Order: sequence, then C-alpha cells, then structure tokens
Amino acid sequence: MRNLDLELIRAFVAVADHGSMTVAGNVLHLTQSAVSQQIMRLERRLGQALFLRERRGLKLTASGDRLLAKARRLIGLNDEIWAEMTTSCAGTVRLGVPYDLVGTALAPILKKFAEARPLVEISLVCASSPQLLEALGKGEVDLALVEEPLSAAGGECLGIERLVWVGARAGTAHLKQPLPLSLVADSCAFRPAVTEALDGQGRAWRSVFENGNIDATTATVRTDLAVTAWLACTVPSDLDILGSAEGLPELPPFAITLHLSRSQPSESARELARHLRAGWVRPRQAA
DNA sequence: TCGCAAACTGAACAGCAGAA
DNA sequence: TTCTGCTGTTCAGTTTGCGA
Repeated sequence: MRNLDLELIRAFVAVADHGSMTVAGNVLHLTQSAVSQQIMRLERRLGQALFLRERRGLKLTASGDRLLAKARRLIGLNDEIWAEMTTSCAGTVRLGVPYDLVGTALAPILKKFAEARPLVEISLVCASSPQLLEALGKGEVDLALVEEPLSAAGGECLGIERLVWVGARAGTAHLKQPLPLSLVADSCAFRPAVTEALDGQGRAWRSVFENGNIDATTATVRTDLAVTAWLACTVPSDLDILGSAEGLPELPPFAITLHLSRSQPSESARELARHLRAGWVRPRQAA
C-alpha cells in the first residue's frame, strides 16, 4: 500500500491543529476512539511516530511536523478538485465592499478564490456600507460586505471591530474647535455614530472632506488637516489612534457583516461567500 | 450469497491535573 | 488526600464494502 489515505491525512491534520484527539473527533464527527485508531493506522503505514503522547495532550514529532505542511497541501488540493468537479461555478459575481476593507483583509481572500475558481470573474463595487445595502436590494450586487453598528447589524457577522478616532502622528487637528472631520462620504456608515458621539459630548465639529475617496481622506488626516473614524483594524501604522486622553468621545463597536442577495444567489456568489467566511481574519492580522 | 478484512462505536480502563 | 473531569488506549462487538 503506497497510496496515502486522505481520511487518515485529514484526521492527522485535525489532531495536529487541535492538539487533541477528542476535539479532532468532534470536528470530524467521529468518536475519539476512531480518531486514535486512524492516527495509529497512519503511523503504522508510514512506519513513523507522528505524535508524542505526552502526559497531557499530544505533540508533533519531527516526522509529524514534516508531514503537516504537505498534508495540508494534499487536503487543500483534494478539496479544490472536489469543489471544482462537483459544482458549476462560472460567470460573474458582483461583490460590494466598503472602501476601507478592500485593501486589508479582502485581497488574500480574493486571490485564493480566483485560484480556486478560475472560471468566475469578480466585479468589485466600492461604496459606503449604506450604499452597498441599497445596491444589494436593487440587485446591483450579488453579495456585500458591510460595516454596521453592532446594535443594528442585520447580516451574517464575520467579526466585531472597535471604531476609533484617527489622527496624524503627533498631530493637533483633534485640538481644534470646531473639530475638523474627514469621513470619506456623507453616506459613511460611521457618520451617524461619530456625530452622535460628538453631539453627546457637546463638541462642535465641521466636515472637511466627504467626496468618497479613501486616499484623499487619508491624505487629509496624514497632513493633520482633520481627524477621522475608522475600524481599529484598518488604521495605517503611520497614523495615531486617538481616544479619551485626547478629549474625544468613546465610539461604539461595529460589526463586519456579510449580506447575500435575497433572490436566489448564484452558485458562484454562494461559493465566494463561503470563501469570505472561511478566509476572514482581522485585517491587521492578515497584514 | 458468503466470508473476510477494515473501520467504526461504545464501554472499560489508566493516568493526569485541578479543585475541594 | 480524595474526588472529579478530561484525555488517550484497548478491546469486544457491529457494520460495511469488496471479491469470490
């Protein structure tokens, strides 16, 4: 027998990932005993011990460590072939994304999706979250990733992020009266939360820039002309996160949510949604 | 249809860590 | 020190798939 049994490889990866046969069993919908036997079978066939049975838990041996990366590739390739051969994914998917999320977490997910689904063309639509939800309702996009106040989030939540004040490194814009604000667009999802927080504090403010261009907004902040509010995970490293120490009010958390078209979504849209769910990590972690 | 091998489940067991 | 809960291993019995 010189063929690798993918069931055994999958069990091996699950045990390595979780460091536990019990947890791996739950994940694989098998009993712990079955997983234990699968690992032993794999070890017997390869003639190598893959795990060190320690007093508490399991640890990969050098052989196990060597196998792990290749095992992941093997399973990945298997799943890719399986998905490609068993579904009819082709055509165009229109994905709506807010300006600030495009360049952070999304890029690696889209790259992976393009590799897995070469027959699907992605059409990216950038706008503010309210505009994207409107476009989704009109059928102008197939699915949308949006930012919504946690208290009013309607879609499938992929993550929760802090909304924070952002200013130039060692800048002084936050000291000005009224507070100069740059918020990308007047339909920006953060705008009501920001103005409500400022009004609640009795702090006067004025809009410096709202023409829908994220780069120009960033430039106004970087040059200390204004401050803005972004999700903490999307703040560039050369800008400062400001807060109560700078006299600015607390802002509410936001949910990053996924919305699919209410009418029957295409196979391609569902597949892209699956990739977004599986691949979503906090943008700063991905960077 | 039958027999065999492989793989599974569930129970029993042993070892360990942490709480009481 | 004892109890409890969690973990992995072993084993008996059952199920399933395959070839004759």
